[in-house]
Amino acid sequence: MDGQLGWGTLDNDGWRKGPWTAQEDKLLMEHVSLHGDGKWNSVSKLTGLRRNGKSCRLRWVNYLRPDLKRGNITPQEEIIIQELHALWGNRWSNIARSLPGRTDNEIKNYWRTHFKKSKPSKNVEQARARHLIRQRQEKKQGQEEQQHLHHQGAQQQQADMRAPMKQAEEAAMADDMAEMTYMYSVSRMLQGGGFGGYSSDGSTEDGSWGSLWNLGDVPDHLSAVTALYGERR
DNA sequence: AATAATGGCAACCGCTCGTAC
DNA sequence: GGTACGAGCGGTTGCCATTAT
Repeated sequence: MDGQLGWGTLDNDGWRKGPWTAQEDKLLMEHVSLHGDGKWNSVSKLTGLRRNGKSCRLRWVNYLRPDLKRGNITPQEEIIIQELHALWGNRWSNIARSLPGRTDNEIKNYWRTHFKKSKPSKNVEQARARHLIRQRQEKKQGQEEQQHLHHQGAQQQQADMRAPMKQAEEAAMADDMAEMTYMYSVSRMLQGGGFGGYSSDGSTEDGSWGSLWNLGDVPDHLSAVTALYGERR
């Protein structure tokens, strides 16, 4: 990477780079316990730590945070990762939010080492295609409803507003999808052995993701997970 | 036993986005 | 409206440990 710099040395601005020492970890943890996380660029001033803000943030988020879950990715988590990746692609931070205690970096590394080499399975491709089709249908439906609701005289105004509204719709839709996917995954876990029928590429043994991606099924699971989902928030 | 290849993970980089001024 | 800055994100790199030859 920084070839000539090597690890554990100072860069041109005097910042330390490379692996963190126990002493540095201690300083950073003390800083966060006193001032909270955020304002990472002030860490060096307040603690004397010769690390830049980005480095401090990364160390905290990926390694020092007390709520981190250490240890191997479980099969359940693996399934969730696969499903959410099929849905969102490389949106690691989004995926990480559905896996409490796991970091985006951890998930990203896991994906790269475990799944990247193999081509996306046909099932994953199908799942993604179904999702995109449905998303497009819903978007179209939403736009039609808006057109119906608005008076003709407001059409010009509406055209002006369309871009930001579209963004808001997409954001809301993404949130909904996140919730549905998370709840569905949890519901399958709660069913116990619900993952047993899944092969390593995340598809079912009979080769279909069928019900998972038939989102019409999702509401059937909602009541089963509502309580747990509520606690999560 | 020595060396090469591979896997896993921590850390850095460049970019984008949001916000304050 | 433009700019600067902080924070966050995804991609990439490098080191170390393990496994294969």
